[in-house]
Amino acid sequence: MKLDMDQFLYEFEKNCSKLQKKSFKKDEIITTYIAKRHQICILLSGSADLVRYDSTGNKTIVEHFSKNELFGEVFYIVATNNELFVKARQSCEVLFFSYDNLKHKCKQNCEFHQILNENLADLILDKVTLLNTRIELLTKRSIRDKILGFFTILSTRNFSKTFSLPFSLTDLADYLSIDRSAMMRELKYLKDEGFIKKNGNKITLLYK
Amino acid sequence: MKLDMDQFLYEFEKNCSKLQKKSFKKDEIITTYIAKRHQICILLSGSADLVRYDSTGNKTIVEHFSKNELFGEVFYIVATNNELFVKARQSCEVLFFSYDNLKHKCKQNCEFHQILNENLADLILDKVTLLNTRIELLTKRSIRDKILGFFTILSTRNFSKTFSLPFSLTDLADYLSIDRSAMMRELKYLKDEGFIKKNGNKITLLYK
DNA sequence: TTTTTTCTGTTGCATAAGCAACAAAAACAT
DNA sequence: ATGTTTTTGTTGCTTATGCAACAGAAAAAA
Repeated sequence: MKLDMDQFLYEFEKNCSKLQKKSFKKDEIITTYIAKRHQICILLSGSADLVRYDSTGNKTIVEHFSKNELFGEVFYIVATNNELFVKARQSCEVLFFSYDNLKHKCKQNCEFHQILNENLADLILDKVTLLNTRIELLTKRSIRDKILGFFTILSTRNFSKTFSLPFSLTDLADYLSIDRSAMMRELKYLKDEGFIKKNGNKITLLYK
Repeated sequence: MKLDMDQFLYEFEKNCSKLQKKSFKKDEIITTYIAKRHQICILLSGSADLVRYDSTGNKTIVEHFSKNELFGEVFYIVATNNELFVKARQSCEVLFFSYDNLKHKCKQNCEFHQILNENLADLILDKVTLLNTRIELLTKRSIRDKILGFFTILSTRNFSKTFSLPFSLTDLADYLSIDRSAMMRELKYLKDEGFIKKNGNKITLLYK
């Protein structure tokens, strides 16, 4: 059975005390990735960013999360001494639980743990797909290839040569890990050379 | 219970007919990522590469796999029209099964499916960690930061300022998605400026 | 409304990093 | 042992891309 998150949550709220649901306002810290042993979070509504401060104090937005995405320390056991935390972009609702707990202790007790457990692999798989997609784009060697790779994916998903960007150009540059102004310049070249058309956040692919 | 892969396989080989185990010689194609609906593979021994040929015919090694790593079409539902396949680097043993099958059909039937199913989330989580690590490195903006980031991770894992590289410098450049000669140049600078020491594939960090 | 903040768009300049090409060393195969 | 392939190491040249700095548009807040 495929997990219907909304349905699940409705049932969960009435019955289960082990999982925690919390609300956050814009800019509040949802969780840090230090010493929260095997915590998993599901973003139920709103959006949030995974933010890193490295040893020199530079801030990076590592990931953006939106509805039904997973995050938490389990996913990010990277051996660096950076500060990592998740911060709300807008008002958020978040479901917290312990992965270890879910897997080993509460199995027999709670029906909702059961359902979640059964569907956890699916949820994580979605995440793997997102990560693989990003790696596919990041490994492209030029800004042009990164942009076109991203546009191709959006176009295919939309069954259309025309689509709108899911986030701002500033965020896109960040997602592709390139300089924003360099990206804007490349976008201009792509327009001038007739590869794409763009007005507002609507893009149309003109090739192939 | 944590999955002991070797123990599991020993039992599996005697008892279960649903999962398939196959052997491959160097350079043989293990699987393609087209129309193998929801296939998962576990590499039991040897090593293999995920190879991509894009529309212009360029070859890229997308991922390297080694013992106990997962791969397969489930993980890589990216909307591009590239050819993707996994090729043995050396002699390999690979376990094949269908994710859908595992989750929905064989649950009650086979004890070994059970065990595998219970531990699948863990195995996938390991993969998520690997992917996150790679993204962390790929998003760094300079070759220097990528190299030092990678070295820091190895150093931390090894509990030592000295460690050996897990693969060749050629492969490292590929993993970090940078030009090999540019990487060699940067390594030289790092040596000259006293950040690292290097002989053979042994690296020592000299800072902090 | 007005003010403030964020996002978009553009450009000049400097340089990091890609590319090409080669030779020596090491690893592998015959 | 000898040839073959892969890896390492290096360097000159070129350019793609990062950086800084700015102004106008759009969005958010007051």
